[in-house]
Amino acid sequence: MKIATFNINGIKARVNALTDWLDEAQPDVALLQEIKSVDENFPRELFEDRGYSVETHGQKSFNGVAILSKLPLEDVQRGLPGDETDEQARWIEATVVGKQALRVCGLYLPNGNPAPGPKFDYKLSWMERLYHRARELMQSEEPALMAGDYNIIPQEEDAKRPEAWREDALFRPESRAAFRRIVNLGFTDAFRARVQGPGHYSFWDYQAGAWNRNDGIRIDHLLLNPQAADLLVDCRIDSEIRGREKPSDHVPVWAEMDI
DNA sequence: ATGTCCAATTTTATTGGA
Repeated sequence: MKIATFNINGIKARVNALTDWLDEAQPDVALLQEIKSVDENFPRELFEDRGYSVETHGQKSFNGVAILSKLPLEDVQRGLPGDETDEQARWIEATVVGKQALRVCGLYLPNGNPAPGPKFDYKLSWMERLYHRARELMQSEEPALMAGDYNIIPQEEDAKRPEAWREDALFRPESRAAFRRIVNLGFTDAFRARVQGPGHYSFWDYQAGAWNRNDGIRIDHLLLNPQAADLLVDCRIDSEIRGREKPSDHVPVWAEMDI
């Protein structure tokens, strides 16, 4: 099973880029972030015509997450538990039913800039809630993964110019420590389990020719609990599509799972 | 500090978010 995460930066603007990539990469499951659409306006037929089940958790203008799956989805949950007053659509999870069940969680973690400030506080409190959900997935002992745009640069090797991100909410010590606290529960960063070394990025800013200079950062991650990590076969970044027409500023990251 | 892009409203121009 091939499972991918992709921050598309707006479904309306990314219909062609997304369908082209789906047709080529043929993921069984795609976790999408920043659909920037309410559920009613999401062009679900485009994906249903390609054999995908579609589950969305959208909102007007910003954020929004979705799951596309060629296998049946069960027990869909929308919204990250822990704060009933949080109205930002950043979390969706479901069970993918294959020969073995896999719980998949799609997330769009808050950017957090400017830091310090209320947006940074929201990022850290959201990560505290994520920690609690992650602990439950660890205790379940069933294969589970959390994938999406974490808006976290884990290490210096995950940025072309780490010094430029030193004060940024994506790289500040508090952000990275909150990320490590979750990983340290026992999750595997699927990409780093398969590929080592610098120069591997999943986001390049639209500005200042970042793509042409390969001035990127790795902020889209798949975290696997131990039962899911047992099934990991490969993990790659489809960086090439960043150079196409009307690209998202992110590219897909996918894992092949023996399931 | 920003050379870009996206969505929505203030709508053929501006603003917020990233």
